[in-house]
This record gives sequence, C-alpha cells and structure tokens, in this order.
Amino acid sequence: MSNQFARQLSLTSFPPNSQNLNSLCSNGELREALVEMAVQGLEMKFEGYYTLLNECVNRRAFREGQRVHAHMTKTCYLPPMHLRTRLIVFYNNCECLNDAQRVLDEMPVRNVVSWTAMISAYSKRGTEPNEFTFATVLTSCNGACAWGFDLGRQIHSLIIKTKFESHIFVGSSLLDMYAKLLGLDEEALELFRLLQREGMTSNYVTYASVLTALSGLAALDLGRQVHNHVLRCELPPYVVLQNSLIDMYSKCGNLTYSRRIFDSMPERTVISWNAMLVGYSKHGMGKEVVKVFKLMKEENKVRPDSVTFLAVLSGCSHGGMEDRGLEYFYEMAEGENGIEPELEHYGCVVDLLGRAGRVEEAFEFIKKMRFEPTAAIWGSLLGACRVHSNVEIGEFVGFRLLQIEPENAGNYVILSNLYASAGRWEDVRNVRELMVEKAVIKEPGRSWIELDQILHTFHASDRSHPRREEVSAKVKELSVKLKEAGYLPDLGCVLYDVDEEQKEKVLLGHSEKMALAFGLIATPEGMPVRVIKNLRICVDCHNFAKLVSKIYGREVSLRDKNRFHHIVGGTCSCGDYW
DNA sequence: TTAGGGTTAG
Repeated sequence: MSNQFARQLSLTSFPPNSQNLNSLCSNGELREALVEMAVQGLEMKFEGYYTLLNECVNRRAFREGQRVHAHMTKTCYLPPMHLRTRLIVFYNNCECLNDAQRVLDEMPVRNVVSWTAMISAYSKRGTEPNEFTFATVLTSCNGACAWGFDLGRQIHSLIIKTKFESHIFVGSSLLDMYAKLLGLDEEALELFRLLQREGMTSNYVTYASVLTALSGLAALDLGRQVHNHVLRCELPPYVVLQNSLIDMYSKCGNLTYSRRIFDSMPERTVISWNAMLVGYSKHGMGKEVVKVFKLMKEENKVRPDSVTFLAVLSGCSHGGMEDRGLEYFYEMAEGENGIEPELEHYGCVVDLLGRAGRVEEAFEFIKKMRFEPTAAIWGSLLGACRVHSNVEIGEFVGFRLLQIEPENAGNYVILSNLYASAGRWEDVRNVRELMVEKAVIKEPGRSWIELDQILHTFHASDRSHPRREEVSAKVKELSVKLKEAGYLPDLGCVLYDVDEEQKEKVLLGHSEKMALAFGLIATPEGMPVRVIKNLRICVDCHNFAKLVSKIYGREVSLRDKNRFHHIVGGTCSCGDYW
C-alpha cells in the first residue's frame, strides 16, 4: 500500500486523535493505545510516539515498544534526536543493548545526551567492559577533550588487555582520539571550541555516568582523574555528581574520600545517604553504618527509604552486628517508618540469623514469609548451613535449590562440602555426579589489580600475562611458605572430580591467587595490595590471603562480587562469613 | 516553547 493511499485511508476512516492516545496511556490501556496508533497511521506525530514509548519504558513492555518502533519505520517517520534517545533508553531497559546500539549507530546526529544514555546502559549491565563500552567511553573522552587524552590513553591500555583493540568501532574511536588530541595545547583548544560549538562537551551527567563505569572496574586512578577534572571545571555542587563520586570512591576501596565528599555536601538526597551507607556496609563497617543511620534520623531532613533499610540491614550483617540488624528489621516491620519490608529485606534477615548461627530460626522465618522464597534466599540459608554444619536443614535446602536453579554450580559445591564435613562421602560423590550430569556452566573467575594506572587481569590458570612465569613461581613459593605456617589447601573448593594433587594444582591456579602474587612481586614491601574479583572469593583463596597478610606483613584489600575483605595480620573484616 | 540522558539498592 502506498503511503499516500494509507494516509488517505487513515484520514477518511478515523480522524487522528492524539488526545485519545494520551488518555489511553495515562489510564494504562497500552493495548488500546497501540490500536489507536495503528488507526492514526501516518498521522502519528512526535507527541503520540513519545507518550506511547514512555509508557513502554515505564512498564518495560518490550513487544509493545517494538511495535511502536516498527510503526515509525513502516510509516517512514524520522524521529528527532530526543525521541531516538528515548528509544535507546527503552531498549536498554529491556536489556536489548544490541538494539539500543543499533539505534545509536543509525542516528544522523548524536549529542552528549544520546551518548550518555548508552554509556550508562553499558555500565549498568555489569562490571564487564566490552568493545561497546570502550567505544562509548572513548567517544565521550573525545567530547571532553580537556581531560580526554590522558584518560583516553589509559583506557587504551585497558583495551589492549581485553583484546578489543581490533574491534572496528573501538579501533576507529582510538584513531579518532589520537588523531584529534596530543599534547598540542592549541590544537586541543581549537578542538575544544569546535566540539563546544557542536554541543558535544561533557556535562555533569556524563561525568556521573563515566564514574559509574569506572567504579565497576574499581579503577581508582582513572576515577581520581575524572574527579580532578570535575574540580578544575569548578562545576556547581551537583548532588547527582557528588553521589556518583561517593560511590566511585567506595567501590574503589577509598572510603575516606567518600566520606570527605559526603561531609562537604551542601545538600544531600536520600541517595547520598544510601551511597554512604552502602559503602560502609560493603566494607564491613557495621558500627559506621549504625552511626550514619542515626545521624540521618537526627538530621531529619531526608526520609529513609527501602534502599536505606537494605543498606542498614546488610551493613549490620556484613559488620557482624546481628542483634542490631534484627532490631532494625522489627522496627521496620512495625511500620514505624512507613516502609513495608520487601523480599530483599527478608533476605537480609535470613542472612543475619544465619550468620548468628540461628539456622533453625532462619528456616522457620523463611517458611513464614509472605513471599515465595527465591534462590537467593535459599542460597543464603545454605551458606549458613555449611558454616554451622547443619546437615539436616542444609540437605533440604540444597535439594530445593537444585530444583530451582540446577545450572548454578555453586549450590552443588556447597552441598557437597556440607556432606564432606559430615563424612558422608557417598553423598558427596552423588552430588558431584549430578553436577556433571546437569552440565553446569560456571562463570569463569577473573581477578585484576591496578598498578600505575594499568589494570592487570588474570583468569583461572591464566597463561597470558607477560610475567606469568614469575607469577606462577611466586604462587608456588607462597604455597610452600604458607604450608609451613599451617596452610591446608581446602580441596572441597574444587569442582572437578580429579585426584588430590590435581585439585591442589587447580586451587593454586585461581585468579585471585595470581593477582595477589603479582601484587607482591610488583609493589614495594609493606605496601597494601588491592585485588578485585568478579565472583565471590572461595574459602581456600580467603585462607591463603589471610596467611599472606600475616606472614608477609601486607594489608590485603580484596573486593569480590558482594563486598570488601580487608585483611590485616591474618584477620579479615568479614569475620570469615561472606 | 519543550520534549531525550544521570546518582544508591536488586
């Protein structure tokens, strides 16, 4: 059907009525609104599309949003830049980053807002940077060229590590950066002016998004550099930007800086408080969590929300303050704060009880919950069963978990560890066999360490690092020395069914041991070593790191998927429960 | 006339 004919048809049969579409959307009648869109056909305008798409974004209505997008294409409607940006957000919300990227690629003109939407999507997706993250961040560096070159060069060194250099988009962004920027101040200034004329300078939102990406990588030096640039720009104190600085410093392991920013803020939102509380929580500083929460209540300017309570409860749990945490939960449940406890809050309570060794109570608590327990909740209880050797409940919970998420290798390992601790070797073997049968795939472990502004990444049994020989020799040396001091490899941490000698080899190949060994080699004696891991640290590596800190007199700061482990003189801030 | 992007938690 020709467009002209279609236009006539839509005009003759139903008069366009964008008000109708608006009211349908505000009544939440998305289906009817889509019918209205079809009826309006070629008469659809920005306003109608925008209303519809917004509704789809809010509801994460993937199919419906797709139909809106398809309608634009079919009717040859050319969306203006801000509508395309909304499409990017829509696809990102539905976790369709490829579609979002395609929208961005096809935009005739992009500006800082469209780039920022994409940057934040990639950094939200997880801590794993990929070719698109780098390309987007690099382009943003070019946009803010006053700090772009130094930062860009460092990001380049990250890219080399991840072998994305040859990716066409990344490569061209890099070339672009090197071609456009140098140490040539005048040229840089000229470009800066040019980009400003094009509206491509970064603003506080872009900085906030870039900082989020860097906090995921725990790239402290890079983050500090962005902060320095923000300071040089003499921007007014934007709460959002300061919040992301608090978060960046805490995720990079530097809570003192987070607190300094927090204290200097002329105004704080609930997010500022939450970011600070989450920071203390992840660092296992329960007392500070309680102090800051008290301060928040005393100041009485900002009302705690459900995230605040999540941070406080998990802070008490991570900081070993079980009773205090339970008090807060009951305070919450009594409705004093006007916040209804949600599933996640119940999860914290299971954690708190489990940590305190009150496994039966935790089990009863789950049974009485008004929510269907999730894998995370059972998983937390199973962990408690392992630590406190409660085979009876652990067995029940373990089988429950294997039903809910049979693909998760961690569950099989914990269950088999639990059987092993009770000497039930036949059951250990059965669980292992079951695991092999279900073809469980485990996310590969990866650890990294930042030295002189370069990230050194290690994969389990990695052979790719230029100093690999030195590193594996150091790991072996460490294992010999630590054994003299009582280190006993925890063979239960090994997933494969191989002989004991092999198991020990597998353990010594864990990525965090290599990163730690590399840190010992590459930094001066007595310096703290800072390691970041993508998964939760295993029991064996935790023991290993504790002994290293004791024997070598090194402070070890290890950020895993869940929290920080500050290990000093053989003791860890997590109290061996994580 | 404008309309789009952002910060904590999961």
